[in-house]
Amino acid sequence: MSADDINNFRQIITSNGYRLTRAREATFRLLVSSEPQSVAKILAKAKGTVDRVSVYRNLELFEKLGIVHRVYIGWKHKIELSDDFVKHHHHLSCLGCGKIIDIEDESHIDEFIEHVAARADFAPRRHIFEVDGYCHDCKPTKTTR
Amino acid sequence: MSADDINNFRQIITSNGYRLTRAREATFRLLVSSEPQSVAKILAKAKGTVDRVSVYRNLELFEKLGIVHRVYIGWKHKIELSDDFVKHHHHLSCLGCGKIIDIEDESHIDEFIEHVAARADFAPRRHIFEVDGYCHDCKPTKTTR
DNA sequence: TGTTTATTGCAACAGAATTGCAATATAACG
DNA sequence: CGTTATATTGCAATTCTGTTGCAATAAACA
Ligand SMILES: [Mn+2]
Ligand SMILES: [Mn+2]
Ligand SMILES: [Zn+2]
Ligand SMILES: [Zn+2]
Repeated sequence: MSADDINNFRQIITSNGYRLTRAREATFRLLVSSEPQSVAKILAKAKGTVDRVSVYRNLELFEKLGIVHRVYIGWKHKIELSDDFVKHHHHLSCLGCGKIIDIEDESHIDEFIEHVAARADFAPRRHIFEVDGYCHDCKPTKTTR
Repeated sequence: MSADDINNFRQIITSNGYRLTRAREATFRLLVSSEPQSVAKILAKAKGTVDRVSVYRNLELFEKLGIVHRVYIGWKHKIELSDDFVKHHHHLSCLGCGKIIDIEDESHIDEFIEHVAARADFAPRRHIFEVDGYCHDCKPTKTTR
C-alpha cells in the first residue's frame, strides 16, 4: 500500500461526490494485504475501530466505485483490491494449506471469452475464474513416506 | 426431466445406502428446470411440501453424491443438476434479462488450467468459470432508437 | 406385519447482513 | 474562521440464511 494508493483512493471517493471520512479511510487501509480477504477477517480487523455496519456499507460503496471486487475461493467470496490498486487476475487456491497463488496470465482467458462470446453474440463484462486443488507441498499423490 | 432421470436418481440414492423418501424425491423434482437455481428459489418452491431443513439436508446429500453441484452466477451461487444429468459446463449470464447461456466448449479451459497449474506445480481439482455481460437482445451498445 | 433405525419436521439457535434513527462529523458557504 | 446543511456513522433492533437437538415418523427388510 503506497502513498499513491491512498491518494488514488481519496481521489475516487471525493471525485464521486462522497465524503472522505475516518471510517472510510480506515476500512480501506484494512484491505492492504494483496491477498483476498474474507469479510469476516476484515470485520475482525476493524473491531473497536470501525463499526461492523459501516464496514459493510463502505465495502458496498467501494465495490460500486470499483475500488474492490469479489473473488470466489473455496466456494466462499472474499474481498480484493481491484484494478487501479491490484490488476485483475485469478487464483490457484490450495485445499490443503489455504495458500493462494496468483495466475498472471490473463490473455488466454480473455481470448477464450472473446471466442465463446462471439459465437453467442454476447457482450462480456466481467468474469469469475478460480481453481481449487493442491499445491506443491500438499499434493496428496506424493508418497513421501 | 425424463423417467430415466428419476430412475437414475433412485439408483444413486439406494445404491449408496440411503433411503428413498417422499421428501428426497420431491426435492429432486424441484431441480427439474435445467437452469441453475438459487437455494432461495428452491426453498420457495418446496414451501408447504418439504420442510426447509430437509431441503438443506438433502441438497447437501445430493452434492455429496454428485447429483447436484454449485455454479456461481451474478456473484451468488446456484444449484444445478450435474454430471449424469447435465455434463459439467459454464455459463454466459445476461445482466439485462437474466438469461443463462451454456458454454459447451470445456476443452479450452481444461487446457489452460493444465498449463498454469503445471507452471506452479499445482494439482487442480475443481474450477469455477462464469461470465457476466449482455446477451444479443440486451446489448446496451445497440443504438436501436 | 413387526422391528430397526434413517429421516423428517418442528422449535430453538447461531451468525451474517440489513434497516431505522438519533448523534456526529464532513464539506461547503458566508 | 464560524455556521449550516446533510452525508455518514454507530448503536439497537430486526431480518435472513443456515444449523442443531430431538421426538415423531416412515423406509427398509426380515
Ligand atoms: Mn490475487
Ligand atoms: Mn447450465
Ligand atoms: Zn497447500
Ligand atoms: Zn439478456
